[in-house]
Amino acid sequence: MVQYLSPPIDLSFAALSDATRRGIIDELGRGDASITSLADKFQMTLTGMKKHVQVLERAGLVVTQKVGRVRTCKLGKRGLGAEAEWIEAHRKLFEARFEALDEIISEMKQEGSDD
Amino acid sequence: MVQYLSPPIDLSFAALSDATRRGIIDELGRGDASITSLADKFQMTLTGMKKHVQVLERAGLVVTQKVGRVRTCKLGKRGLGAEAEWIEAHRKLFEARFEALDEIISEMKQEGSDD
DNA sequence: TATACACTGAACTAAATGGTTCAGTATTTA
DNA sequence: TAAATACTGAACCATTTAGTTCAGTGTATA
Repeated sequence: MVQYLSPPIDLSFAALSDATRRGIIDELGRGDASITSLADKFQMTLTGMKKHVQVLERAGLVVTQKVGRVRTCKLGKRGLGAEAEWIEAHRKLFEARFEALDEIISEMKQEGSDD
Repeated sequence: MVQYLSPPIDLSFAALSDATRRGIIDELGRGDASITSLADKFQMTLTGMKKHVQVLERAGLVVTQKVGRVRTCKLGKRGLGAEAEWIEAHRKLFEARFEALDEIISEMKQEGSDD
């Protein structure tokens, strides 16, 4: 039995699994933005956009600050370092697996015969 | 208005957002495995494990093949290239944002005064 | 001061997730 | 051939997700 515990990366990968939220990150990469401007850009209600931003905030990817009546969203200092690390480490695993010769042979042997 | 279309990366990030599924990838990195052996290792019913494997399969991260009565799971040839690319490209966006001097100054100025 | 603006929270919805049990089917093995 | 093994599918469950509407609150502006 193995226990895998890693609370925060769950949240960031989940946050990144939605195209709207990835789009928000793109957008904030071009400059800070209010909830209203993001809601306009992604054709969504204010409330809907607020929820997306909250998901990104909980994942640490975005930070927000409300001054006056407008809440400004920007990219979080946390960044994507942990995610990049996980992906890179495991990308090597994938590659290593395919260097085994018999893998390649059996790959060639079936070519879509699978169930 | 901006439309962000990217069907497959949604599936892989969603697949990676679960610790059990990341664990399955670790495990398959060490060698191919049956549904039963994975179910044992992660203390889960066969049916539950089958679902996790299906999620990984739909994301292209794992391929399976049934021979006789055992279904063998292995890492998919698709790999994590697209994900690595997305993450790397955006990691730079994050970093670029923090190179702006006024960002750093305003970061210093508040230090946890946020809402 | 009255109006418009930007957000917020509660409540609701439909669908997806992560898990289960139970009842099979197909394949080995004794 | 009988029993054990490995999986499969349907059905169910509680929770989360992605969105909505509606009714506010607080802030800026005319």
